[in-house]
Amino acid sequence: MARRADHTKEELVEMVIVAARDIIVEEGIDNLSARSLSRRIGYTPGTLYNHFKDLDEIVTAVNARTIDGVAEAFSLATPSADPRQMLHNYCDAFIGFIDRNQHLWQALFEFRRAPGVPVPEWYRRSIAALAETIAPSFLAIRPTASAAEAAEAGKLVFASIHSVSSLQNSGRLALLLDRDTHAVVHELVDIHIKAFAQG
Amino acid sequence: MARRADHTKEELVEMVIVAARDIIVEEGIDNLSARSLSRRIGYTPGTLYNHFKDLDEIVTAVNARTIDGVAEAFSLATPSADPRQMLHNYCDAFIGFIDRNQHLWQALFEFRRAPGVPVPEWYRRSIAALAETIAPSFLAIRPTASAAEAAEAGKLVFASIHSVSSLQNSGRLALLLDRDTHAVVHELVDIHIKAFAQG
DNA sequence: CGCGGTAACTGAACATCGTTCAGTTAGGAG
DNA sequence: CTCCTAACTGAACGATGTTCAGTTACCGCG
Repeated sequence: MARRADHTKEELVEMVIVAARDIIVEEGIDNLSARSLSRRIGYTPGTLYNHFKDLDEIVTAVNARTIDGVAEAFSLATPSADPRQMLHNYCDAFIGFIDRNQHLWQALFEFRRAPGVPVPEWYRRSIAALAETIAPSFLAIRPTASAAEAAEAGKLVFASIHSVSSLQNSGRLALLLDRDTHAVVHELVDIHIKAFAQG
Repeated sequence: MARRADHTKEELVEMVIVAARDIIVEEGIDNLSARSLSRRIGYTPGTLYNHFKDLDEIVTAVNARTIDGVAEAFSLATPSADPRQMLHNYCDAFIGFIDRNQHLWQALFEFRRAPGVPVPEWYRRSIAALAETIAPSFLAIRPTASAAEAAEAGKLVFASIHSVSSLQNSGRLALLLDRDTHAVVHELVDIHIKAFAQG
């Protein structure tokens, strides 16, 4: 059978991405395979390669939506007039998202793409945008700082939190710290606030 | 042929670990397989399972030696009477080791062991020992701090540096920061020093 | 010295994996 | 109505980790 009337090309692409996301959410990325994925949407593995270059491309599409989810979580962070409190609220939104979407987060940051394949540019920009969201709070803490300094502080604290979270997610945080992850992350935020306030 | 006179059990186990390490160093952990490993030592894949439970156990043995290497690098850090300078020296020793042993470091911290398999206890202790090496420097910076506070600060800065380094190693640091890794890491150390000095 | 016994090793097999591609079929165009 | 071509299938390829029945060479014992 060919060109099954079941779905258009666009529908099929969407189905693949949704099914891949579902598998990652339910069973983790280790259980995502060309066969499990195609089985779930009622096609055969070969069909996937008709619409995507390879599995990497499919995972990347899922990751794009995960980044959007993080951005949404940031935008839903509890507002506060106190910039220090606001940073902690962003932090809560961030680790809350990671807690709620552990498998997706793992797919986003532990997925090993083939060596030599560069990270897509939109990927970089999306993540940079996240880090920049929190920059204004740093600027409010020390208004004499330059915008660039605040942006760097935002990226650094973002990187720190991300790192601790993925250590936690991969079960390796316990290698270093036996405390509650939330406490550790908020302490990290405090450290960055203290250091930045000092200038 | 059975019980080849070529090597004793101990020799063979050692050969396996050394060969696995060599493959990881030369080609990265992605190119370590039961077949490539056994081929390199002149045996067949089945033999590996006579001496090791699975490949995880072999990689874990390699990782143990990598941790020893980090400890040695720490012990060779340039001494300094100034605790702040000393922390930066530890930092140099650390990132120097990572630079010189990228593939081994990747194997140590990006290796995904099977779900449910706990991290060996000696693994934890070795890494904790590393973090504790730098704790005295923090205590020297603020002598009124408790030993526990200094130990926590040591672990936190260790975790931060490790995280940035492995982001870098996996090619993902560029997602967040476009500066030189060494500069970023030393800035992180400064941030932790500043915050800790303040109390 | 010779004869088991057993530890060590082999090599084929199994179930996976990502990916490719010749072959088939169904839908739209002429 | 017929043909063309896009879409899909399903078998195949070369990998992977792991298992295990079968074979062999050594060691201890008589």
